[in-house]
Amino acid sequence: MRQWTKRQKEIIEFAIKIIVEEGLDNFTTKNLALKLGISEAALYRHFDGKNEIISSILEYFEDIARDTLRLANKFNKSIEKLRFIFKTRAENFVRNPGFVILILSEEIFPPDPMLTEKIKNIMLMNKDNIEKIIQDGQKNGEIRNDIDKETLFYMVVGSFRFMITRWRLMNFSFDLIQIFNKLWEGLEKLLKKEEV
Amino acid sequence: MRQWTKRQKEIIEFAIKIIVEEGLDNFTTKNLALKLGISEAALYRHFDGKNEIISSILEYFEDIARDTLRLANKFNKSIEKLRFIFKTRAENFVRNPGFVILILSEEIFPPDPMLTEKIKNIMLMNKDNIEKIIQDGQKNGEIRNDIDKETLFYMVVGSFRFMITRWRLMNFSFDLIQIFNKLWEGLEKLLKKEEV
Amino acid sequence: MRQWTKRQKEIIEFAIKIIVEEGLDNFTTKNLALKLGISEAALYRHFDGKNEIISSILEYFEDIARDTLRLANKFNKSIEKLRFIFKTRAENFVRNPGFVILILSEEIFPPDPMLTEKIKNIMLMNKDNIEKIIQDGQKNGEIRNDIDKETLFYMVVGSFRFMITRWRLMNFSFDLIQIFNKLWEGLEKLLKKEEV
Amino acid sequence: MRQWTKRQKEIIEFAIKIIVEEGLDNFTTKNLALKLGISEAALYRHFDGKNEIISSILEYFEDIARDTLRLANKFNKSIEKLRFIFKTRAENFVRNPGFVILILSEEIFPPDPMLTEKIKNIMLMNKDNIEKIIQDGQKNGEIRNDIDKETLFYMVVGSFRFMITRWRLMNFSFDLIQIFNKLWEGLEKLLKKEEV
DNA sequence: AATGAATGAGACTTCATTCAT
DNA sequence: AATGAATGAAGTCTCATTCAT
Repeated sequence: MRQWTKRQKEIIEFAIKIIVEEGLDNFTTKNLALKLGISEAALYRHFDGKNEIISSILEYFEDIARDTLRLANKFNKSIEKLRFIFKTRAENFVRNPGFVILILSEEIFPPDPMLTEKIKNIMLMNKDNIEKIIQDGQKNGEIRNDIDKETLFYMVVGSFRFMITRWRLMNFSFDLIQIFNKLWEGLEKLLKKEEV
Repeated sequence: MRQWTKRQKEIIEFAIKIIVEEGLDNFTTKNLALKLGISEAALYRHFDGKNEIISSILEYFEDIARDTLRLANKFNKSIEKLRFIFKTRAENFVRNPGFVILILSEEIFPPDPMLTEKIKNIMLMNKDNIEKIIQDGQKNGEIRNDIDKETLFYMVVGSFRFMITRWRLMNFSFDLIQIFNKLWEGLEKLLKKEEV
Repeated sequence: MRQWTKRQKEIIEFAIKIIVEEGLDNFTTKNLALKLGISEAALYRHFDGKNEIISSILEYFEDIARDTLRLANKFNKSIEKLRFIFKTRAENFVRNPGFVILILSEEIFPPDPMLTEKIKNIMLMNKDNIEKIIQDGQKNGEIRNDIDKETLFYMVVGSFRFMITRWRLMNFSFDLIQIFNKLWEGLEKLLKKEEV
Repeated sequence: MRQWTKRQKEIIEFAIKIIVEEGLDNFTTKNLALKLGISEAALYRHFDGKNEIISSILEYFEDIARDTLRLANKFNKSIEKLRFIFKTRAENFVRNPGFVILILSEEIFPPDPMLTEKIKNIMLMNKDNIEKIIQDGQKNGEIRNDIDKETLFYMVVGSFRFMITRWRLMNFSFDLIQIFNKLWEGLEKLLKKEEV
């Protein structure tokens, strides 16, 4: 896990803020420097260039996402693991809406090879972990077996992402946690093996 | 439904092609003109500006989406309506991958008020129609009642969108129809009232 | 005196209208064609190009200005000639504010040799005639002798032009004729030989 | 009074030079940058845009004009005040022909609200001050009373402006000071109360 | 650690004009 | 007499980045 200097953290923070609040179009070196109260040139003291800033944003969120996945292991039941992961994420979103970048990243970032690689890695890490948990649940009878793990992955992650997307589109105006709880209730009904 | 001249259709087509294949960053008037084999100035004979081209792309897809929603009414059962809508869309995607723009549009387009308005309208049209179908299904006992219609909407549309997103990220390399069929099977299981 | 076709007259009229109402910046072939309800290409059926239109505007006003100067000769007294000339012009302005172009022309038109030549000619014609009238008046004792004719020319024409300029700047909002009458009263006091 | 950096002053100077010598049509960012020996982009480090440069030109001249008006107060007699103002201006014009911009500004600058506002302010400042001086002169019997102050303003300022306009049209070829002296002699005769 | 000054590349757009029909 | 389609040249402006200080 990379260590950031104080200034670097500051830059990353404001970069996220701009992307989330003003859109990628307004994420320019000029605007970033302005918000930070420093010169554009100064940015290059701390990062090689703009894409390195984006890359760092991804790493920053990747770390958090990885932590969440790791922490999930303290739970025994698969469904509880999943609930922890998505609940934690929803809470992260509320605490720091900048987190939405993680979801948008695939779509909005410039086609730089380094970035693309990093994004694919994050997605893969996520997919692997979630699917593994689902698979375990299916094996031990916790999770329904009549839908394969990849489809369930699409359904769970897809609905979660879509909820987040809409939340952002509505300018973070609705109570995300409340909507999440309803969504998760539904998702549990979907996942659980029907008891006989 | 707006009528396009031959040239306008051509421009829209190539614009979509560029956005999908090369990303929004490469969707420049210069590139577009180059691909069309005309001068940049010529573009302005056919459209007021770049955003008007984007707007037209949206209208173009909106028309198709609306048609699909309308055609779905020939089915009696709610679930069949939904299956028709999403199946048709999946087929549209295969036939014309440019369709993904409809899904990306919320995130990638420049923050022009006219565009934002149009995008929100399309999303709303979609949400209204789908939720209405779900609601009808719930009323007549076809669709489960223990998850509210909005949550089901998130789940169905979210998984579908996520599947498309991944398909694009993988450069359209997997068989979308096959994956869709699996997904839809799962979604039907989710939606249907469990028979006693 | 050149003869204009009906269409040419129409084009000249609208050109003047645009220049006066919307400024030279908005006097484009596109805008002109739009206002006329014809295509840009059609303009080139009637005029060689934009500068030929401007040139024609100048000729159009030159004809009127020349007429006024000629008609002034029916008066015997120099001061009456002058009064007629400027009064007629003021009335022309009120009737057709497009006339202001004649005053602006030196400053605003593009540096085309043909245009510059034409403008200088109009100005010269005016200067020659007015100064001649002043000179005659000085000879026959009507007009004061202690200020040379060129200086008087500056004073009379300069004040008149300045009045027009301000009238336009105020969007033709004040009563030009009324202000003119006051101005002319003052100018007559300036011009007239003080009676002993 | 705004302070300019060295570069800003340089830019303003060259901008004036171009407008006066080559006309507004040739006052392009490209041409300006070329003359300065810097890139177009560099201009935008020093000014927000082209109109901000124009605006600065106006401010620059406004300061000078205001100074002249202020300095005029050291004279006791109204006519001496006026003579000082116009003589100083004539001298300014000779020293820096770019000054003509102040006179042309109403007509030639693009219809930007900020610019229009600034121009109107300058004109108003001028009118208010000159008319005030004329009024004072009328009150204390120095200046004739039988022509109202506004008409006298038209006459004095109008002739002066017209002289300048012609001077420019003749490419600054005649001796402005000499012509001005003759003009002023005439204007004094106009203004002064005839002694009995 | 930071900055002021600069820049090449390229963005979108408008202009007057031409030409085949 | 008119038009639809096109265009080269030029316009203003923004971008990420570099470099001397």
